[in-house]
Amino acid sequence: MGLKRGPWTPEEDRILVAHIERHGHSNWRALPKQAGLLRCGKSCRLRWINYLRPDIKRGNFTREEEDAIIQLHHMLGNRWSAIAARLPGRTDNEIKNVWHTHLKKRLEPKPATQQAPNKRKQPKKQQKQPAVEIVMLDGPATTGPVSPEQSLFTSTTTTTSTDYSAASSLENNAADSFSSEEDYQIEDSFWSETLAMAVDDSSDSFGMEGEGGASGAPVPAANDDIDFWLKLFMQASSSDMQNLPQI
DNA sequence: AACGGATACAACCGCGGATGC
DNA sequence: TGCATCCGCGGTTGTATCCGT
Repeated sequence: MGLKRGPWTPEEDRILVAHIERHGHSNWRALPKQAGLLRCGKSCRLRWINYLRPDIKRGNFTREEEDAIIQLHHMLGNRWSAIAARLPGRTDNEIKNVWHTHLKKRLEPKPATQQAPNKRKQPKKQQKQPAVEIVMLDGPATTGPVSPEQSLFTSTTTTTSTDYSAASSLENNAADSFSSEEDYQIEDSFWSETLAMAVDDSSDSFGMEGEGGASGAPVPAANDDIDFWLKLFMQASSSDMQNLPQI
């Protein structure tokens, strides 16, 4: 089809950003043709959403964000877009990558033999920056303002950590008191007690006959309502989460 | 210095749902 | 109702880079 694939060039980034600033992205399929890009609409959409959007938060994840991902993944499973919706500035792709490269390993049980030390002591490289600096003419029109709900998990975030060394330092310090995977384990009683709280709440009427989430916990069968899980998590935060180590 | 394994992350692929005709 | 098209999501792959030997 004559379409280009592979890594995006700075020039392509510039063209895409300029076009979206001017015309928006109402039709991804037609966009590359209109913009004069030899890319498919899907590729343009992915590039914009995961890398070029002005409200993307670059830099490595803070400890708070990682903890939020762990909790949300526990509740939502591999629904990366739903998790990303709760972490403003983070994309589903980014969260997915972090999960597979960092967090999943952290939660995996230790083998009987002594775990091999992490060979890599320093981050592999500095975070790449977008090839073009994006200054939207009229604000982040594509995603809108961050709702209070969305900002839930970053309300306590103290660093934005574009400075890798500072973030690494923060992580190392936190890891000193929060390093073992046992710290992240949620006891079995967590779900029974937490779900009991949710059911007791007379204002809700969620069905609870789901067939189990990522950890075997029940999930809403039909509604699958994110708000349910948010509420559940908030309730849990005020009770069982107190048992988790303080950061 | 060269090599190979490990790691991180951008990008692609395929599928399913939503929508319009 | 059936079909075509588009979009978004999650899984997977490709590749650059780092690190130890």
